[in-house]
Amino acid sequence: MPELPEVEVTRRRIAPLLVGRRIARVQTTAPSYFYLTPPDRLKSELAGRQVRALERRGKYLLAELDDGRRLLLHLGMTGQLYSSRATSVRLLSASRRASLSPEEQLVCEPDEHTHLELIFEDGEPTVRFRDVRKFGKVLLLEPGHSDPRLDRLGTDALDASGDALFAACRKRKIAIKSLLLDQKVFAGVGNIYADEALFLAGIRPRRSAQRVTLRECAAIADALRRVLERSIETGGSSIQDFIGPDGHDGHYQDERCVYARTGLPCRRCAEPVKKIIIGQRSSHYCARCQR
DNA sequence: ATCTGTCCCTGGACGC
DNA sequence: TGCGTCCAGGGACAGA
Repeated sequence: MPELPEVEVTRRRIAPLLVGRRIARVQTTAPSYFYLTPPDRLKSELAGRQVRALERRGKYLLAELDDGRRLLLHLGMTGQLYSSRATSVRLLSASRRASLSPEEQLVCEPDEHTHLELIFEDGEPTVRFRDVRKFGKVLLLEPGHSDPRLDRLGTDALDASGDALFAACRKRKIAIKSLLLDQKVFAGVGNIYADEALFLAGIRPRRSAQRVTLRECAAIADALRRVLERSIETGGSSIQDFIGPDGHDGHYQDERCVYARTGLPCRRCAEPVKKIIIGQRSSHYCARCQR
């Protein structure tokens, strides 16, 4: 699932394919939950616009257009933003893949899950947004307008500090893991990196936020910045659907310590990694290394 | 104000 | 082989 590192890797690699190019036309699928701005409006409003810049806010991408409008994108759970030149088996469902020859698998044409395709005046490559589960979002912001989704975001998680975390933990009874997932605290943290940071800091995910000390908050914030930066360096985590805009997998999944390693030995002490549910989300930790 | 539960969606894993 | 069931989960929202 795309979290801060995956979104940042996407931003860095897709920006050269967007910035400075003028959109000729836009392809979409039918209206759905996915579109906060109806597809017909995207088609009419985006045609002729030039992309000026691409920035990231937490897990959101924000494309600045030459008329002052901004296109807000969220990759949700299964969103893939990529070049039409990219090829990856992750762009094909298993059943589809099984029916294709190895050569045919290298042709990744838009399918029913490709909800947005930006076609540029200068031709190839196009930029596509594919999202199987449609938890992603597309929203066109009017000039000078923002959106509560953006306004609510806290400090970017790459700038997480122990003091800020400690302040956010005051009088909060919820699990520290749930607090880390709250985008109002640190924007960009998701399930993978919350679990990994808590492991590195030696804190159990279920511990009540108000019972985490200032020193421990500093350790969590440090660990969070370290895992996020390291994941960006390695191209993000390709555990399920994430691919880079060029179709390449990330590699941070090879370095993770606890996330989705249920029953496997802890990398530090060999104790089997445990899995529990916190706030309807799976959480992974080592009962010996985390207190 | 804070917290919990529900919902949106689809494909892959698993059991019979 | 094929079908049914469960699970993954970011974030908005409703209700306690």
